[in-house]
Amino acid sequence: MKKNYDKILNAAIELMGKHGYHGTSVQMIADKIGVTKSTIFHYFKNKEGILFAILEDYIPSATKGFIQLANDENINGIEKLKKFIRYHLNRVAETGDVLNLYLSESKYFGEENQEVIKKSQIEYAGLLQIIIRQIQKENSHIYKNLNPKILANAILGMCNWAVMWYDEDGKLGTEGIAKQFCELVLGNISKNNRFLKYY
Amino acid sequence: MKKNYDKILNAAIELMGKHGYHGTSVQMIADKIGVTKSTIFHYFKNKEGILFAILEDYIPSATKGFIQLANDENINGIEKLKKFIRYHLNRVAETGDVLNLYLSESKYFGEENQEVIKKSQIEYAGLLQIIIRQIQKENSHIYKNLNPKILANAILGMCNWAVMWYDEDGKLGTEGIAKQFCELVLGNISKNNRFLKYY
Amino acid sequence: MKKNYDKILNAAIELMGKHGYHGTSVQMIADKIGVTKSTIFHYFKNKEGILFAILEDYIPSATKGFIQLANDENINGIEKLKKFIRYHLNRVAETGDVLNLYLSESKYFGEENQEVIKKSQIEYAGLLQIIIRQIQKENSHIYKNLNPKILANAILGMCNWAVMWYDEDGKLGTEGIAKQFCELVLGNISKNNRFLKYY
Amino acid sequence: MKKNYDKILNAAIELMGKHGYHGTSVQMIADKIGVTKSTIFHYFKNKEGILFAILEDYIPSATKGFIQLANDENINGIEKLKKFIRYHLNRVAETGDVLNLYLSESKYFGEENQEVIKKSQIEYAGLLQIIIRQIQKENSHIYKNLNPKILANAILGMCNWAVMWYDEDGKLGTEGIAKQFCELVLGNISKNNRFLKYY
DNA sequence: AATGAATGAGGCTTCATTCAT
DNA sequence: AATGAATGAAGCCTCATTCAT
Repeated sequence: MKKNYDKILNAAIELMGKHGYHGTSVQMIADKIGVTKSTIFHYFKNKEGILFAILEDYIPSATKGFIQLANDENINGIEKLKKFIRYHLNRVAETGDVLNLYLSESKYFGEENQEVIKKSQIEYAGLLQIIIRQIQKENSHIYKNLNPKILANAILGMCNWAVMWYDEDGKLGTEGIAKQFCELVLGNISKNNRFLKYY
Repeated sequence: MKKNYDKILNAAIELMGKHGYHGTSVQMIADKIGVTKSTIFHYFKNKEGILFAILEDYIPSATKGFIQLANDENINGIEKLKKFIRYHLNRVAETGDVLNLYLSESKYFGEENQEVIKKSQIEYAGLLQIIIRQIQKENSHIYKNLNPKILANAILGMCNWAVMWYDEDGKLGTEGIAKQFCELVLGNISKNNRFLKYY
Repeated sequence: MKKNYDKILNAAIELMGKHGYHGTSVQMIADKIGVTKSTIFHYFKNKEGILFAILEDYIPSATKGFIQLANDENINGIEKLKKFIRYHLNRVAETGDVLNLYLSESKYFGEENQEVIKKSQIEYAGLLQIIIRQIQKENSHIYKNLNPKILANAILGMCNWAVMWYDEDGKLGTEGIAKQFCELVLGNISKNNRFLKYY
Repeated sequence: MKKNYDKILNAAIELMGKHGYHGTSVQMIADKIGVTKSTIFHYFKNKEGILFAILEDYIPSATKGFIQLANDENINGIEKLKKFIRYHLNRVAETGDVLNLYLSESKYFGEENQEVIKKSQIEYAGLLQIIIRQIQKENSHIYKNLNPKILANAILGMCNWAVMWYDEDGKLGTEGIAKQFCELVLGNISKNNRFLKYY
């Protein structure tokens, strides 16, 4: 069931990922899966509806695991941040196309849909802020006097940006990149635990 | 002279900044400055040509000051990085619209123009890599074993991303944000040099 | 039984009355009564079929009472005309929506259906002509030398036109309007017969 | 100049007159005059814009002469009414197509345009009411106790309706029909002037 | 009796672009 | 330098309708 519905979404992800939202016509999607335009409008109210469905599907899958992590009481903040970076970078690598749509094309949405997207972005960033605050609480000298909101945005930007340059075939996998990112934002802290002894 | 030419560019920057490249029709630009579409095509071969002219104008202005900085032999790497972050964030704040176009809409360019954009991006990132290498050389323990290319991308991403959330009316100006960014990626280093003594 | 059939017709009357035939899609009708488009085509061959069914239902109900009136040998022509005007105006007020469809949208019908409508219109006007002729016979000076066909059309137009301006909430009900119409076309005749004495 | 503009309007009048607004596609208009659809949208914002332009052109031409008549102080009311009927019926005969559009298709207009149409209709009917009031003033027994508004609508309806049945090739021209209408609504009054002597 | 899937045809509209002036 | 006319191509979307279930 809903076989065509899914086909449409998949084709749209691929095409819009490659050519952008505006670079992808409904016709192109229809052609790609061998149906008529009409079929697409049978399932979706709009061209915008297609993209929105993609993102609606994508958002919770992005947030789900992360909510758990942010609220897990058995992990310290630093570990959480490291996990977050690894986790997020993996998503960037795996679902870069969708992320790209999520980030750059949702500005063309109508008000209502745009609201949904913005809320989800704020929620996501909020979870990262929680982690950063935890770090600040647990380690009196780390990120001292720094604004969690800005830090969260900084780290998110760093990771999201990978969409622009990450090369699947590059030497470093996401793990490698994640490690480097962690060291960048956590200093040598992450190498050994000597840090924790001092403070 | 070239009065209309400039008017067109300015209108295009504003409109495309607000509505995106595809959300801005040639007609809209014409209306904004009170000429006809035809006039626009008198000055530009293409709609693409308008955007390209904007970016062509923007790119060197971005790189210019930075080349000097990267090659200035009288400043140490850490200071250079700090300056770069301040400098770049300022640009983001001031010319966010154009930056946005530069980053997200150039994918619709034809091959030739796209090449130009990509080259400029690589050049820009390259300059940042030079700085990072200088830091590594000057401070044996900072960014040790870290890949300059990845670090450069990380820092660029961090800054560019501000386009998405920077609020002109927010409490922190770009200076404030820059400081926080610096502390994030340079640790306590930036406050004083005690950091180096401990580790 | 035929529950849905009737629901469809009623919904169609209301919607088409409000938005016109072309302004009403099959989907709208389906939505209004909570079924699918398919259900509608289960009951009707065509969209045109829906409208035609409405009119087919409406026409005889309009003519029925009137045939009797026209042929009633116990009433004089003037009284008949007065009754007709009252009767017809009432219909206009009560079933204005359908009348509107009947009058203005049947032009979109296929030939066959259009024929049916036209015939009914001619029949209806014919009945009114009979009444007018009776008046002429009974009162040598009224409508003297006037063409019954044209008079019938004039009176019909006067009444049908009310569809365009009749206001349910207006002060004058249909009775009041009918009286005024009668005086207009029957002069003082209708009040008493003094008229005939003078001229 | 504006040659195509006029061609479009003329073609639209003819086509919409025959097939109705909805039965006439922009393509049909374009084909009829041998231009492309684009050309039509070069001159008109909308399909609605075409019809509106037609009516906008038609309305004043309808009201113009009539305003003069209504306010002419040298003609008595009865003569004015007779002139109006003749004048209006002529218009119906000559510009039936446009009148039809004016009357039945303007309901599909957007709010703004609809407003314009309604106002013009009210203005037109208002002029007729003025005449009727003049008649009432000048002849104490004619149309006594009758509501000018309703009378005006009645007469207008009678005339407008002719659009539905008037046959260019019929025996009676508009003059003939007008005469009959006048006798219908003015009784024998119009035949000779004895009437005026008595009252 | 009722539905969901799928479609074909066509409709309106936008838009960048060309060309003669 | 600037414009108005005209267009071709394409885009999104609507809609009535068919068919298998």
